[in-house]
Amino acid sequence: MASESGKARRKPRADSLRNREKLLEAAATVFGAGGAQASLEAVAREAGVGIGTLYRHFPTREELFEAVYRNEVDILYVLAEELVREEVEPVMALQRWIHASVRLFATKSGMIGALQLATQASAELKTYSMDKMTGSIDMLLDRGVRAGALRDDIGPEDVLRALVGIYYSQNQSGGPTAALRLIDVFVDGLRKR
Amino acid sequence: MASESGKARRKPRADSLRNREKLLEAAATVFGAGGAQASLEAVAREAGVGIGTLYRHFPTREELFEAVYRNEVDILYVLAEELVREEVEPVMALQRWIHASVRLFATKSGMIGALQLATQASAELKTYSMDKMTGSIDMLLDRGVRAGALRDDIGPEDVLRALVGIYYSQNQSGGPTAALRLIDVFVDGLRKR
DNA sequence: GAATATACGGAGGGTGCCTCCGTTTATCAA
DNA sequence: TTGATAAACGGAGGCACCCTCCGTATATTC
Repeated sequence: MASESGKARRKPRADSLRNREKLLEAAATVFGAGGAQASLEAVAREAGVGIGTLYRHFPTREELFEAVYRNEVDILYVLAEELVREEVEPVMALQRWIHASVRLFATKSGMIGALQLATQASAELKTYSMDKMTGSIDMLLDRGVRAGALRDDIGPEDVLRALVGIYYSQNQSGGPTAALRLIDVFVDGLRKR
Repeated sequence: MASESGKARRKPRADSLRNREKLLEAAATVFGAGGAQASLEAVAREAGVGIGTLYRHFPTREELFEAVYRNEVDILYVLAEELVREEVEPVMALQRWIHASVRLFATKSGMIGALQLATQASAELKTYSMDKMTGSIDMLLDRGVRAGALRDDIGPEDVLRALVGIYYSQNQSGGPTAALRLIDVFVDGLRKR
């Protein structure tokens, strides 16, 4: 099979890939700290690349947002895979994953507004993140059920819904610790009696 | 009684008052067209004053928003007084006032986001606008009731609530004309049978 | 008709946006 | 290896905006 439609071309340059990565990381940091309207030049500085490079990779602010968001979601997916591969005890694995996801999004609270805009803008992005998130949860949940540690009448969508609820509650009152405590209660409720 | 607390001072300069007025008007136009993050320099230009003058009158963007909002509310109040003074037929007066208020806020749709921020920021502003709006409506409603043209079991707060509902519906679908049609239906429902 | 408190305007220094293009570099083929 | 060259880099540059500061102008007051 051809590598791609049309003429097979050079493979992408390594530095380009590296810079893209650096930019995503920097953007997560900067937007997390400074909110969604933080300076793109600050992102480029943080990444240690020129502003031109940032614009070549992400022509608009929105595209950068989107990419960051996708990246976060991917990170969570990879984390789920790791937890499974390393055979962490199922309930603890689930708990850890949920903690990580709450923390990840909470840290970057400044991005939430932008994310909502982004997800409204692109249905594709919405389903992408939905799939990745439920996929991650499913992986962990399934393992717990098969091990007899978790109840089998709760689907990944349910867990995700609960998660989202906790994101929001967190934004309002009590701070991150309160949310994490709620998580623990919730996860405990998922145990098989 | 003393004119103000402490030492009685000069009366405010006429040019200052004029400029303040010009700025409010310009801000309403510019924010209405360009959204809440429109340039303050554009506002100053539109008003035909220096940028320094704008900042002297409204040290922050938020203060300008607030003032514009207060101004709009005041305008509606004055309109209500006029309609009463000019002895416009009660039901028509009410209808006209509501139309004007919908149009006023609809035109400045870009400001809505900012307004929500502003009203959340200051409880005082919220009660101020509440009072002025219900006051205006009360004036018109009362007249209609006394003339036997309007039912007497609907309070100004109810009308305001309906109004807000229509603001929102308008933002979503159908555009301003749809909203105005709903208004007519609503006002018609207020007639005494 | 001064005196003076007030207000005005806009230059100036800083930041951010985005584009453009000369320079550098990774990849590929010989 | 070693060019050749497609691809990517970086940052200067032009423009807009933010906000402050202060010399100049003017409305009030006596």
